[in-house]
Amino acid sequence: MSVPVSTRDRLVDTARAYLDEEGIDGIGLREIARRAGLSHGAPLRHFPTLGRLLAAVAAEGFRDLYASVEASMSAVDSADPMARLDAASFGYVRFAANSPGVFGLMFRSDLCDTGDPEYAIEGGAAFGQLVELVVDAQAIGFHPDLVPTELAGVLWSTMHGLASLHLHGALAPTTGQTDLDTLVRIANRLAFGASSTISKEPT
Amino acid sequence: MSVPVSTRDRLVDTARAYLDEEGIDGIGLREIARRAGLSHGAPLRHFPTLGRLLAAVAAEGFRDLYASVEASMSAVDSADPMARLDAASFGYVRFAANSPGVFGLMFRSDLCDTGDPEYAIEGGAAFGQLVELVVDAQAIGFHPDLVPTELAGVLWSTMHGLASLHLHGALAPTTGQTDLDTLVRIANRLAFGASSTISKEPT
DNA sequence: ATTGAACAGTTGACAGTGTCTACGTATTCG
DNA sequence: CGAATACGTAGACACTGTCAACTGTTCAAT
Repeated sequence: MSVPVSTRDRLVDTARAYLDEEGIDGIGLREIARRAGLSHGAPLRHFPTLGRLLAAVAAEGFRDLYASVEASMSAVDSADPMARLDAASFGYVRFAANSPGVFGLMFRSDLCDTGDPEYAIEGGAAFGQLVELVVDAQAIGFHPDLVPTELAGVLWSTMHGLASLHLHGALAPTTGQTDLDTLVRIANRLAFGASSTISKEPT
Repeated sequence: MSVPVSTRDRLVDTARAYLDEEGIDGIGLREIARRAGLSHGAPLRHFPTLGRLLAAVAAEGFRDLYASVEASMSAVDSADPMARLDAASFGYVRFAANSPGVFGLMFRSDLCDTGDPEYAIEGGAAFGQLVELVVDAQAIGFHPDLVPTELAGVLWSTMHGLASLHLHGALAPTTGQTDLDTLVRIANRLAFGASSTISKEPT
């Protein structure tokens, strides 16, 4: 937000920009330093290791994911839990589709240092957002007998699998030219018979 | 299967053994060569690149995945498509849980050279196995209006997401001590109201 | 005002990587 | 029998993450 960001923040932004432009493949400490106009050892003055730098990027990714889901839900009736759950699904996969680099990074425990507290906190917050939605849905009769976190885990898995396989390219060739939104609609119809009013293009 | 395997096969086996023992993290050309008792350049006589070697390992992984699903299905009534679909789900996630290294590798396009024909063929075969199951299910009234490959893609995504997030460790802390089978049961109940006779430990 | 410690950045080294090339050997085939 | 081809080795190259030493700057305390 602010203009004269610290070097630390600029490193995170640079890494994120790299992910958006080039994908996750060639990312590295020296490459980030190069793009930030610093010497190859400079990042280590702000992060003890590459893994921690990437964990910071991933944590920011979780915040953006949270925001993407929130934005998607703001388009539907806030008093309708099922509509919100449906909208949240689109927010999730759209974040993944729009930011494949960071999304891919967020679940790469070999790259991110998952011991980073910020990483754990932001990841937990994103999941917490979903659990709240699930609790609201259960309150109006959606599988009220299930453990909320377990039900949330299953719904999360579906969207996560859809996003992951789509980015992997596994879905496109096998299911033809099917776009991701269609698959999300099908998934939600299976899970809770959603009619999916969402089909236009926010966030 | 045969005893005096070729060096090429031994390299694949060595790589696979490494994945099973050490996970995906430290794998590399030189490490594989070391474990196989060869010089660091030897693998390149059989594979043009590390990516191709790993693609061969992944292709074998797809064959094993196929077999795991087949084995799981052999325990239920072969004339009941929904029971077979239910069983197939367990075969999928159990393969992932039992072989986290290869499973992780199979969907890492930055490591596997996805241009390898064998990789594409075996991956396609595994998906084809699922599509057949879906077609059978649709024939007895399970969402017969949907495109088979799309429905299959969604069902696949759910199990893939479950397996991926479980291996990532994202499911364990958030959903407490819930084991993977429980989540699969919940997922299948959402998708097709399965009663899941499967709960014991095959494959 | 001066000292001294903390900070931030550079630079060079180290061990490790994937890949390439040149070299040797051995087997096989014309 | 000679030659070609396959296989394995060894060295080099460019690259990586990380560490240690060095330089300059800032800033608080004496």
